[in-house]
Amino acid sequence: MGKIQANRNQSRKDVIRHTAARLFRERGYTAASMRMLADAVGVEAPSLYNHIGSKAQILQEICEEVANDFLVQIEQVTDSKGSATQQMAEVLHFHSNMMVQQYDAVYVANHEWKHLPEAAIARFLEQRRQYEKKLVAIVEAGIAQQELQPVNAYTAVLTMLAALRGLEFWQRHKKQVAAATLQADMVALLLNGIVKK
Amino acid sequence: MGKIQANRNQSRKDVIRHTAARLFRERGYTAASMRMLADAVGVEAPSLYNHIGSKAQILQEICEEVANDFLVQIEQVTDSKGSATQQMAEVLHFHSNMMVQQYDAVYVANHEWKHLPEAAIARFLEQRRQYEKKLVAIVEAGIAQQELQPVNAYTAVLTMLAALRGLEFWQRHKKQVAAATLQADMVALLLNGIVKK
DNA sequence: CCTACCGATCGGTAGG
DNA sequence: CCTACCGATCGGTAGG
Repeated sequence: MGKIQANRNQSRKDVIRHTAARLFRERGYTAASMRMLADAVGVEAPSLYNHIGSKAQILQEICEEVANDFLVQIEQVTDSKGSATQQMAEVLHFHSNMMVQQYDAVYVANHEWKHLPEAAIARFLEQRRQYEKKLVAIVEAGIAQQELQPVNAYTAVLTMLAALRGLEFWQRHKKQVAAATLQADMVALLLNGIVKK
Repeated sequence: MGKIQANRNQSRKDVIRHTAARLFRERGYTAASMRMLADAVGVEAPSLYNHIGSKAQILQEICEEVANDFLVQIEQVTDSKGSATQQMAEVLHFHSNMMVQQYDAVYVANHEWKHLPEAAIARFLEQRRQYEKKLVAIVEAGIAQQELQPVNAYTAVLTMLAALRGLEFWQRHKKQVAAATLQADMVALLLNGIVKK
């Protein structure tokens, strides 16, 4: 019974977290109220607190998991020792996959981290800086090895990250372009813009 | 006296609007309270209502002005009858200028339009769609005239708009890259990625 | 998991 | 432009 109970609590908390991620994305963290969240989950507002610590803690867990997922994956790529072009393609691939598959959580981390408690903001931004640095290092290595055009590495990374973030809008264009097609086209466009021919 | 009074009211309202744009950007529309705005302007909260109609109206005016500015400027470009490449460079140029010079207002329009009243949301999104359509038309014309690579025009536009939006982060990297350099590099990167060589 | 409820804060008004 | 204040809603607790 202990184990079943633990599983039930786990799934209940998961439902709350996933529903919160969707609500935070749709309404924004501040405008999304715990009463809306309770409604969406199907309980009264106070009952949520049997599963979660606070509204702020939900946001924190979402942001921390997203930041961690991105860092773990880019470290796997840099450890792989492929060429710079291969590594960039791999990063663009898993990053765009995250945008599509973990849409709610990634969106919330990108847009609502400002509402984290101060200490958590510092940690989140530090993790993001580390991710950017690893990506810049890949681009710089590619330039040094003459695989990539001699562009400003920071600008290139900023442009790539911004374009990837643009996948947020793939939903608006779902009818015109399938997610997979948009993903592939965008990756190709970014690579063709920087890889030496 | 009437004229001076009108100017004073105008400048007072302008101060409120600019301060609100900055606050809405920093805190988000929902989390930015009228009391914070009053504090920043230097009056008590109720005094704001001698100059503005409501919190929602400030947001509406910001979003409408931004949307209108973008549409007016892209229409000037499409009326200019330059080549597709020239027109794209011009759009990228004024768009990135807006991102840098009207940072607060453009950021707020991009991030907080969801909090507009429903009718205003519909108008705002329709204006944004029109802007995108005009940009897609330029890219498609460029492809037809074999100036541009035969990419999916929607993807190319989405990628460009996303990259431009990435200029939001130029502030974070101010110390490493000057705004003008980042702007020029990003435009070059986007154009080199799509213009046939 | 619920009912009942609290202190804080919100956007905004009345009245001067 | 201010003081005084209102109804609504917020995140969260007590107690069962």
